[in-house]
Order: sequence, then structure tokens, then C-alpha cells
Amino acid sequence: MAVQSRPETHQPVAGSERKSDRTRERILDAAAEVFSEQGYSARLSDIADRAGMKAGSLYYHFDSREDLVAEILHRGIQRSFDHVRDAVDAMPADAPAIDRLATAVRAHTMAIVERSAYASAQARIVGQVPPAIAAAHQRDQRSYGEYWHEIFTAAAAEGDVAPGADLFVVRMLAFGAMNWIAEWASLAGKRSPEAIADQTVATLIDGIRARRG
Amino acid sequence: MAVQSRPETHQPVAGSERKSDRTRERILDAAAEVFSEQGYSARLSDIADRAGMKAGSLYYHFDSREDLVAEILHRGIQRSFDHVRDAVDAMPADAPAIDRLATAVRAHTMAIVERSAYASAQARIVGQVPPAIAAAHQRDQRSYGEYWHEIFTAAAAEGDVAPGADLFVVRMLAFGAMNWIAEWASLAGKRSPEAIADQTVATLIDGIRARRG
DNA sequence: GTCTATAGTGCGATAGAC
DNA sequence: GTCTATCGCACTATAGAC
Repeated sequence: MAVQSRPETHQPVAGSERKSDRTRERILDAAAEVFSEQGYSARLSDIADRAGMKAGSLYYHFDSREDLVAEILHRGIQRSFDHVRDAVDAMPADAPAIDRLATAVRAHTMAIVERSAYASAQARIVGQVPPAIAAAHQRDQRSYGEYWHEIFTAAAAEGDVAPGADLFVVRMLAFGAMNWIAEWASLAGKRSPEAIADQTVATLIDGIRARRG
Repeated sequence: MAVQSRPETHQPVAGSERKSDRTRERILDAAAEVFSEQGYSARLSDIADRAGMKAGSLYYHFDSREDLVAEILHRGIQRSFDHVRDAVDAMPADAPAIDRLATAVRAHTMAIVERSAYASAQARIVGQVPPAIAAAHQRDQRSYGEYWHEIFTAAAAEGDVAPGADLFVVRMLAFGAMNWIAEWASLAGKRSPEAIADQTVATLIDGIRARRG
């Protein structure tokens, strides 16, 4: 489970981390919140405010705004990945792949809507970052995409995916539907995260049309 | 059919438009292309280049970058609206609402993928514009959203929507899936616009899961 | 390690010649 | 109507005091 990611930790060193790095964590947490609320155009001064410091002080902990953004993206996809993988791994080993897919959709949606400001921020700004940052983020996106692709192909092999489906396009449609939630979730009124996740699973897996028989 | 929008025309005056406004149209066309390719962060100099002029010259035709963006958003949603409404209106009057919905999904997707740089630009940047522009865009979004909402409620009333569905959430999921295509369509390889639209209709209306019986 | 102050920069916007 | 030239601003990034 999630061997390549250790939430909140950069150093693979076990045990107590440096106290000076606590501040770095505080900044990252603040940045994740601000980016998830304001999108990529958020200013460093907004992030510094949220972290309880001045904008110039951020540069003791990060070399540039781009480095900070890159780390947010990395953590965001890792949070989603970890949450999805944990949920899928908790299923019975012989669960049908289409059920694993439904679980993955629910977990990814929950990560965005409720669990993680990093996941929400990643979903919201991944389409807005400049090419250099996007290129550096491709490794993470590819490994996460491959994880999803394997579930899709397994479900198709088990005969549970609509025949003739273009699995790449379907996956992109699903990510679009889920990631866009980061844009409108704040104005979804009284709807609970669970209700949104339930509806997302129902719509993507079984479609808008009523199933009969 | 599309009474409130006259593509390419601002003045409701009939007949020949001023020659001086041709340039304004050229700038808008250029801006739609540039925004659809680069997102909201595109520079005015990029737009001016595409239109064959210098950045400063744009200000003879527009008061500000925000005004230009607002017009792109307005035209983008109108192009989608017109295209969707024309396609739906071309159906038999007694067509089931769920079929009208499928037609609307196909038309909106085609507008983004192939028909209109304005529609593509609107889909791509609508989530990135600053609050002031977003607020001005809400009228357009609301009327387009209401059009869709009516189709959804009609389909539900006819018993063709999955029971218990939250139609607002479903609509937002559909828009997320469709609008996100503007981000990845350029790297979809050899897939035709029609193939992408077909898959979008199939996935949203009937879901990822194979239908049996 | 955080502050204040400021340098550097890129871009939107304006002025005036042509 | 479009150009060149430049202003002004906002924000990133740096320097040095504390």
C-alpha cells in the first residue's frame, strides 16, 4: 500500500523529522488550501498570509513559486492515488474489476471533495500550469493513469465494459467529470460529499439513462 | 432558433456591417484560437500576433483584456447553445427527452472539439477567469444551464433517467466531462471528432458498464 | 528563520506620431 | 487604424537587518 509515497514526509529517513521542516509543511498545507480555493492564479502573498508569514519568507523554504506548485501537484496526485489504492486494496481479492472501478471513482471523488486539499488543488490547477511544470508532472500522471488503465482493461476483459469502448477516451471523460467537481463543489449547497460521490459513481458507471430489467 | 445570438455580429442592424468592424472580428477569432490552445494565461501579444498586428493596437478595438475575454466567453457559450439547439430542434417533435439529451451531448461535444474555437476557448478558460468576469458570465451560463435542465427534467419525467438522480450534480458531471475534452483533445492522436463525440454520448448516457438484456 | 525594503520583470494599458 | 515608445502596476525574487 502506497510504497512510493509517504504523506507529509520528503526525507525517507525514519523517525523524527527536523523541526525546521514543520514550517515547510505548514506552507504546503496553506498553499494546497489557497490553490484549491482560488486556482493557479493565487498569489504567493495569499499563501504566506494563510501560513502566518510574509511572502519573502517563503523563499527560505522554496527556491521559486514553480517549485512550490510542483510539490503541490505531486502531493495532490499522491493523495488521490493513495486513497484510491487503499480503497481498492480493501476489497475482496476476487471482486470484479468493474466493482474496483466503481470503488476507485468513489475514492478519487472523495479525495477531491473532502479528504485532501492537495487532491482538490491538483485537480483544479493541473490544467493551468505552465508547460515546464506540466512536463515535470507527467511522470506522476502517467503512473496514476496506468493504474486506472489496468482496472479499465481488466473490467473490459471480464466483459463488464460496454463493448467497443475507447478506454482512453472513457478514462479522460471520467477524470474530467471528477476533477471538475473541484470547481463547483463549493457552491453545491447542502449536498454531502458522500452524496456527490454516490452520484458520480452512479453516473459514470451506469449512465444517466435508467436501467431496465 | 437562436434568436438571441447572431454569430459574428454585435450590431442588430441588418445588412452590411462597417468595414472597420472586420478587424474586430479578426481579433476575436484570433483570441478564441489562442485561448483554446493556451488557456487563460495567453498574452495579448500572442493574440495580436495571430491577428497580424501589434499588442497596443488591440486597444483601438477593446477597452481592456477583460472586455476581450468576456466577449470570448459570451460567444463561446452562444456557439455551443446555438449548435445544441439547432441539433435538438432538428429532431422529430415527439422524440423522447432522453434522445434529445443524447443529441445535446453530441452537439456540445462537437462544438468544443471541432466546430468552434469560441466554444473550445469558453470550455477551457471558464474555470480560470477572475471573479469579475465570471460574475458577468453568469447570465449566459444560467440560461444555457436552464436549457439543459429542462431536457433533464423532461427525461426524468418520462421515466428515462435513473431514479433518484440529483439532476444538478449529473449536469455538472456531464459538463465537466465534456469541457475537459478541450484540454486533452489535442493529444488524442488520430481519433476523429465524431469518434470522441460518440464515446462521450455513450459514456454519459449509458455509462461505462455493459448493458445486458 | 522571519522580517523590511527593494530590485527585477513581464505585461496591461496609454500617448502621440504617422 | 496601427505603429512605436513608454508608463505603471503587480508580483516574483533577492539582500541584508534583526
